[in-house]
Amino acid sequence: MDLEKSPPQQRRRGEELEDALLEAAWQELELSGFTGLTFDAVAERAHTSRPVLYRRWPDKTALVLAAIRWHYDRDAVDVPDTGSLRGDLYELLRLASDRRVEMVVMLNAQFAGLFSEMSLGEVRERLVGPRTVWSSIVLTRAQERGEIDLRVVPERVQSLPFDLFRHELLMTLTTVSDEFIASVVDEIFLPLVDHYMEANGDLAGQHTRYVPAD
Amino acid sequence: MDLEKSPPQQRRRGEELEDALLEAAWQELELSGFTGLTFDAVAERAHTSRPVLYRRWPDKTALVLAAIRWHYDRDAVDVPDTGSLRGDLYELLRLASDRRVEMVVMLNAQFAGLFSEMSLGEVRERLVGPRTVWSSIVLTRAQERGEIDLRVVPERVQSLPFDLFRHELLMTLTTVSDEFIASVVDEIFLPLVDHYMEANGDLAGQHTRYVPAD
DNA sequence: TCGGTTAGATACATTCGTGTATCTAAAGAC
DNA sequence: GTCTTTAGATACACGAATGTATCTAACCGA
Repeated sequence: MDLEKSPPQQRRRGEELEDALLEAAWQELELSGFTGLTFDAVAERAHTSRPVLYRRWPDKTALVLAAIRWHYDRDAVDVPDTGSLRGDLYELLRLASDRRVEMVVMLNAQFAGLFSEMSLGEVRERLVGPRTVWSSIVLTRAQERGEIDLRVVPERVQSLPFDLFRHELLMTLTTVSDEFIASVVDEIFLPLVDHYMEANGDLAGQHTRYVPAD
Repeated sequence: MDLEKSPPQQRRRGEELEDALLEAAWQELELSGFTGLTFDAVAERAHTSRPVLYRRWPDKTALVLAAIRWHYDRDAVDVPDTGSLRGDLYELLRLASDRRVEMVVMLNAQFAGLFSEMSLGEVRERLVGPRTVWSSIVLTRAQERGEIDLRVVPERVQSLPFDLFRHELLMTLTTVSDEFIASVVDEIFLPLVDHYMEANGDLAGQHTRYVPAD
């Protein structure tokens, strides 16, 4: 046999090709990080050659930026709606744990110096943006149910679950455990919410019932 | 003038030389990060040549590891003792903000793939170790003063100030503001401490007096 | 003062990624 | 069916960094 692999003999064009290129670039990002990514590797993964890439993106940062934006654009999550703030947060954080690669890629790019090309604002936007949106949906629903009053709970407290989640992810670079999620929600976040609700004379202690009795 | 710079005509040896090399390596780490660091640049910064470096460290990761360990070994901080938990935390976090470069270097190295050479455990040790020690000194003192009972305050709460600090640093890569420190200590940490102290019937609300009246 | 060690300078081969140029043949428009 | 576009293959020049080899002279101990 000297026909090791039959040539596909089919050429992709337009959007189909471009999607394949960007998907390959994203996968390389996951695998090798920003610094490790090369045009060579991306081309090979996409079963094409470097010139095809260079015709579209002049250099690595342009390619990576395009790949990131492309990936985030098809990032649609339906935010869980379990009927309680606590349940929603549990689900949301588990969901974020499954999607942790995205965040690792962004953090990696951030450190590799992408932020010198991309505006620091945009990096931050991609980094915290989606999670902040998810979080605010959940919090708004909870407010409608009367579980929380966003006017009395400080912003830093509101963003706390995902801030701690992001930190944990950075420290371990692997799946975030259920134990961690439980601790953040029940030992830290909900007690604080109650603290601020009580201080305002509202619905005192409605969450603290979830704190493990020890 | 063709004597642009007079040759030092003095050769360093032993520890003096080695310190200069590692100091140069650390500075390059701060400046260019793990990926950007080159033997060339380190040699030039140390006013010597590459072979001098190669005689000691076979490759970049070895050099960087040595530089990190060397730097951390001379990392001595006297932990503030202001007489109150709140005061100590404020000082400690400001102090950590001044020393933020160290942490950025470690985070950078972590992402650049140093963790494949260094054990993940050691990375984490260097990353969170020193701050955890500082923090526990402050907490222990506070316990001796009766301000906190470390048996009733969950560990995740105890480590919260520096966890949030680390996260903030990662997100901004610049100085951590006093506003942030105040928010973490007064809006998040101390209320939680009070919450757990109250639940235990101890010294109720002794910290909450610090929460801004709004 | 002599002699072994090694700092520091210089040169070199090598490797790896970049970015461009050139050619062919497949895809799609008319 | 013809024509224009461009995917995909291949080759090349270039630069940057690596790691080694070689030489000299400064250093330090005996």
